[in-house]
Amino acid sequence: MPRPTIDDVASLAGVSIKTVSRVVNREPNVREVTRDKVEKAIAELHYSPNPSARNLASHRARLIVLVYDDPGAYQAPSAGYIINMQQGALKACRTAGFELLIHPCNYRNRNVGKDLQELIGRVRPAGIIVAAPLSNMPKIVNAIKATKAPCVRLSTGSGNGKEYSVATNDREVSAEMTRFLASLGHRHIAFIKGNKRHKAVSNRFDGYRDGLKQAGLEYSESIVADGDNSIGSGEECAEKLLRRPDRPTAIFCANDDMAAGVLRVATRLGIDVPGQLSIAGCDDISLAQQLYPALTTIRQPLSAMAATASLALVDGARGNPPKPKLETIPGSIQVRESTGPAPK
Amino acid sequence: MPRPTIDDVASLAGVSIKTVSRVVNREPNVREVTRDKVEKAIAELHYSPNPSARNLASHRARLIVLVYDDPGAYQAPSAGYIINMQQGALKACRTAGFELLIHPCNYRNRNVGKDLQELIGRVRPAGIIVAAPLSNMPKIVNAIKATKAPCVRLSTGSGNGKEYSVATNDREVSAEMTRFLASLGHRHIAFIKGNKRHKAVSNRFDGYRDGLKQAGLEYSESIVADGDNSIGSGEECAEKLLRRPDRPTAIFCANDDMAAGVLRVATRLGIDVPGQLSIAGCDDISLAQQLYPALTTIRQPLSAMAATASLALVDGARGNPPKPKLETIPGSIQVRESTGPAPK
DNA sequence: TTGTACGCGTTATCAC
DNA sequence: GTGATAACGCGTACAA
Repeated sequence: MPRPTIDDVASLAGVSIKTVSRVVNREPNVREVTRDKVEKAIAELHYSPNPSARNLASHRARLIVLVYDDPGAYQAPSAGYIINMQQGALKACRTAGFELLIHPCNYRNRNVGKDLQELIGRVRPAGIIVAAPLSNMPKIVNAIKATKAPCVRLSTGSGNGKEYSVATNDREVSAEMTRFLASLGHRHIAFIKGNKRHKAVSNRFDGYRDGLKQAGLEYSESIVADGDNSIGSGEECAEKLLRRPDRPTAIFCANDDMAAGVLRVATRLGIDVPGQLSIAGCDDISLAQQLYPALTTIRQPLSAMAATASLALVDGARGNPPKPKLETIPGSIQVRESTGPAPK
Repeated sequence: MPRPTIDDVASLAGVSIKTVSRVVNREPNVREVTRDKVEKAIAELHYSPNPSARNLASHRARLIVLVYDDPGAYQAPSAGYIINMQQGALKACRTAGFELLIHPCNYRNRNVGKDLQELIGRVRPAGIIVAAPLSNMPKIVNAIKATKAPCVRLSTGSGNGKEYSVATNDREVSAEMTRFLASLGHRHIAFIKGNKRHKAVSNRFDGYRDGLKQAGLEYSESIVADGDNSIGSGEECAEKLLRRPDRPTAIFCANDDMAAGVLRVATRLGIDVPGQLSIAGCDDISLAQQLYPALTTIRQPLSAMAATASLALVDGARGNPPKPKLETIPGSIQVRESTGPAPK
């Protein structure tokens, strides 16, 4: 038995297909009784519209593309980061009846822009979500904008007032984490910076300085190190920092991977965590809980951010484009085992 | 400027649209010269077929659905596991001009079967890939089979000779790992079993026993523990195992998460790894390399498996369904820091 | 408020 | 080998 079509529904309900279409698409100008009749027919036949036919007729697919940096590549965000975003986007898409297409891509590749445009031209998605750090790269962003397809960028670091984008309050919550460390008695709090192309990550450094000031502590460039978001760079920075005569008693890292690197070095050097050294990260990737001791970190609401972005795109496809603004979803501190009172 | 259509190509090449269609779909019965003309026109116009129109007319989408257990749920496989599969499937899909739809689902949910059928009916994918442990659950598998959509199951544990499926040589490579541990001088090699619903995981236990026999070691039920694939269960089993008077000098776990749990307990108990205890896992999820010491494990070729499954589905959509067989892709041992010579 | 008729860009069935 | 022409299932001016 073939799937029921809109015609089947129409004849069963005794109306025209246009009316069915109106009901299905929640358009106005349908009488209550008519709507009920149609909905009953839909239920009876288990009708659901054919997406291909819809797309063909409307020139737009009920589909959202999630673009992010390829985890197979160098310096890529970790798997948990991606899975979280996917989850959020999927959840929002499902309740809206949209599908999610994932599109990891390597920004080091010459053809990323062209590939992206080709994809967009082919599938005609209702919208595109671009994750950090891709969301801050002109090459990527401009290529997408050229297609005129609706696009929401994640964690761009700062809004420009001209478009809708979604971010978290990195700076504020990083300041909060710094104050938290200070409240534990730490006075030498080091910081490991992350990838500079990732603006949201550099916001965390600003937050660190804010927190220092708020806690009445002095900023010292000598206990700030330059990482690149990878575990390896976390190890390198840790070795440098921990070899100093005035060794910091706490290290705050711009992401969890680097914090994991610091933890590795501490374990190797026989430095007790959190007894002699407190470590804090950012992102709350699943690794954070799997380490021993489990990492104190900042939970970035990636899932909620992706869901919010998806929703905005879905609404846009339905004729309600979001107002230009930077939507901020607050992160929160997760205190676990890697932080404790400062040693005497 | 709107996208070129098949009509544009046809008129530019001076042929009918049916001929263009033949060329695009690589059908026979087209003269060499005609084909060239058409291909030139296609190149000149940068033409690419509209997927929605194709799907509508052919009743099938150029799309593959990847179904796996929801990572948000209890006992779920880790993020790295999923990302790996996605990567493999995506790679194969891209070169074939197909898209990948991801569909995490929670098998504990009452409606998984119905939801799956609804999805399949809606998008009409060219095929479906079902990952373990879902691939071994009748509820899921039967629901998909009822739709008649082509389906390839991953890691079903054993082939039934009636269908095409893809797996790895869990048993053989687990035996190899056991022999490897034995070759390091270990004579008390414990094993932590995994989720029983995951057949491929239980194959590893069989491999363990094979390896023991091959190494001339005796099997003892007393140093085998029952885990459930989670980190927590790894910890529980480890505490039991490590408290025994005849403490094992090596613990081989049916997956990496449980091995991570064992490592946590060892660290907590002050047992040196690998000096006093060797630990080995299975799967080579990214966590394995991030731990300290990094985990010796078995690399499961998930990416290659997913790619192979995708390819089979794509071929099937093109009229070349794969022969019924269990396609086996070999795994390999990754020796890292968590294993070493047995203590005296 | 509701319906008619056409178009969307393919594939597929025939006839030539 | 090649080409009209009818589906495919839905959206949408436009008419009623």
